[in-house]
Amino acid sequence: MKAKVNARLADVARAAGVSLSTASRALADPQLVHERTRARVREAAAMLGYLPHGAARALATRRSRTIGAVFPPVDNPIFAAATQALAHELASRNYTLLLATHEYDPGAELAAARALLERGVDGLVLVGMDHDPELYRMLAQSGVPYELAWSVDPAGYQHCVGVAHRLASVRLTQHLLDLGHRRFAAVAGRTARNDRARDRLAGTREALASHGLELPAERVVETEFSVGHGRRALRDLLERAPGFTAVVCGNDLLAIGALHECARRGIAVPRDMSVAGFDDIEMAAVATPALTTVHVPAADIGRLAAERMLARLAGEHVASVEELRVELIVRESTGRAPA
Amino acid sequence: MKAKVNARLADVARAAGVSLSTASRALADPQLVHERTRARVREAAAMLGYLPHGAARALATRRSRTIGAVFPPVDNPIFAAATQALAHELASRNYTLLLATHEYDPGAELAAARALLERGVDGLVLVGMDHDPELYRMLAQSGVPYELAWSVDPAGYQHCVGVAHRLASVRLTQHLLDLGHRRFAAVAGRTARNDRARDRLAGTREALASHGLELPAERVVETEFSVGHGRRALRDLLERAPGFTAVVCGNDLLAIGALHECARRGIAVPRDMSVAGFDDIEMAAVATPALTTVHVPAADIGRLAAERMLARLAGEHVASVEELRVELIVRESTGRAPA
DNA sequence: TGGACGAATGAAAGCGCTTGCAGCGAGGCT
DNA sequence: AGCCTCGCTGCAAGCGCTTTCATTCGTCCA
Repeated sequence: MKAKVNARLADVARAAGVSLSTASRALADPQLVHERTRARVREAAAMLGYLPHGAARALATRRSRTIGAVFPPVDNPIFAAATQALAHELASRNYTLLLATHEYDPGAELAAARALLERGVDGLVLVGMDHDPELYRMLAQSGVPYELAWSVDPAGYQHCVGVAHRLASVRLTQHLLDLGHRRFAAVAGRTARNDRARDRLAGTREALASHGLELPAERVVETEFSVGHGRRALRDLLERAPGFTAVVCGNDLLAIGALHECARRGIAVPRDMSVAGFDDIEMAAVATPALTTVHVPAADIGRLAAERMLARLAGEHVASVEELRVELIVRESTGRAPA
Repeated sequence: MKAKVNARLADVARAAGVSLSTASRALADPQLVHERTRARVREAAAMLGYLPHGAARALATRRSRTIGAVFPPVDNPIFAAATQALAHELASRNYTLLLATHEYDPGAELAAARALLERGVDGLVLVGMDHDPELYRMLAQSGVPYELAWSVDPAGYQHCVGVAHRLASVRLTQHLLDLGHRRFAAVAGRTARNDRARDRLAGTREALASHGLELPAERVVETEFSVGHGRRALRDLLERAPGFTAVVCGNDLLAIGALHECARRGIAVPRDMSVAGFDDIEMAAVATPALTTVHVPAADIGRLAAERMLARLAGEHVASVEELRVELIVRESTGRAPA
């Protein structure tokens, strides 16, 4: 099957017996041409199976109708949900999503962002605030608008749509304190290049501090966000520094892993141990026991990132920071501290 | 902050004191220019923070280094895993993923595919074999190579990378038959425009038929792929036509929902009821009880779709159909039929 | 009836890059 | 010494579209 070259606009114009410019206008800005002509052009286009050539259009208009997103691995359910919402919202406005992912590796993130910028995205969605300074430089120079999702900039300087992780974490930890827990452990995500993970851990520390408690180093592990890592982390904690009654996890995946490890060891949750997650992924509600967590509206974040971006591209004014409400979801995995 | 216009290749050329063509070659095909010149061009490009203009390049080369994927909602973990693998693999070869999703709606899929084609993707990845004939027409006319992921074309006509859903489903159902089950129910996905869902259900029917059994209409429900729908489906089945001892679910999300509904009703799994899923998502292993399912290597499918596509673009020969092994994973949610 | 105006169309100049072709020395060969 | 070859570079023609500006023609009003 030979790849026959696609019809160009010039072919459509010829078939319709009009000039190139008229054909272009007939398709792009219909009220500029006479209805009769417009119909002829439409017909010719349909007959030839004409598909506009996006690169040529982008070159001429300096718009690609394409938005880029540089995300952490989208097999994490929260990023999957956000990606889905983002793509869906963009598609409904006739924009398309250019997706790049990175494994929390700043070098890879920079490279991915550069690749998207080179592809001519009209806007860029990034996750969180921690980025390579070179990335910020590149963004500034390119002049491409960007949204930082998930976090909120306390300084209000960056365009963000996200939640207050630290505060939410304070509230969650407070819930455990209220239940009488005093000896805590934490299974955190990697905090190095991740402001969300850092803020969540900081929130826990802050809540504890306000009760004169602290999180000893041997009761904290930082690890990758996955069920398997959560399980392993809890095992390590239990071997290294047992005696805690509550585990605060960096997200629900880690918490579900922790739950599973408890089950394997016959530790009854929440009787012997309370476990808390973060994010409220779909599986949190059906875990056994159902997971106490903080609801983060991941899909809303994705949708709003798209909406805000498109509004900005349309020249509308958009508040630089949009903070979404989070909610403490108390289920069955947390309970009174054992006596 | 005024969006200063980015440096063009002409600016780089001027700064380096060479012609446009030399600058172009220095960056694209370094061995064509003298080392000294190349260094000057590189330096000038770096100094100006030059970012190539993808649309212009695409226009000139008829290549966008962009692959499109039209996926069902990527908040389904298997599509998330595949998307992740796909994006990752593409990025490693300096390609980028243009992602569009649709809610199992053929019209939306067609529109999404058209949008990607207009954006000039070099290749397209679709899911399954059931597509609007108009889509196939468009693909043929555009000459853009495409891969159908998840399914395998028995006719070997289409380029596919996937698994044999029907056979896997036969095997899974056989496992339940071996455990002595004779009264079955099925919570299937929507089969209308979904050959995978259809094949899975057909496989169950086939296995039953080989034992002279069948799946009465009132013991089958078709629904959306989600935990909530799985729960509701099982409830409906239980109310409409109780008495079955095994439920075969269209995927793990549905199965986990079914599991949850059983737990709520105090139906002991697997003592009173066996539940089987499909896909082997991460959560299947940590569900309570752990889910018996069929392992589908979703990430491999994504990765291979990318590899195959890039190989084809490079002119290499690629077997038209690549069938991946599936594996029956027996865990705790299936057991001997109650007496 | 003439002039002004507006609607509809066309001609042509880019958008920023790649690439075929040609030019130009320098060096090797006969 | 003359010719050819070869490595390097530059010129210029597109790639397929949008958009400005000019042109034409019909209409309306004075």
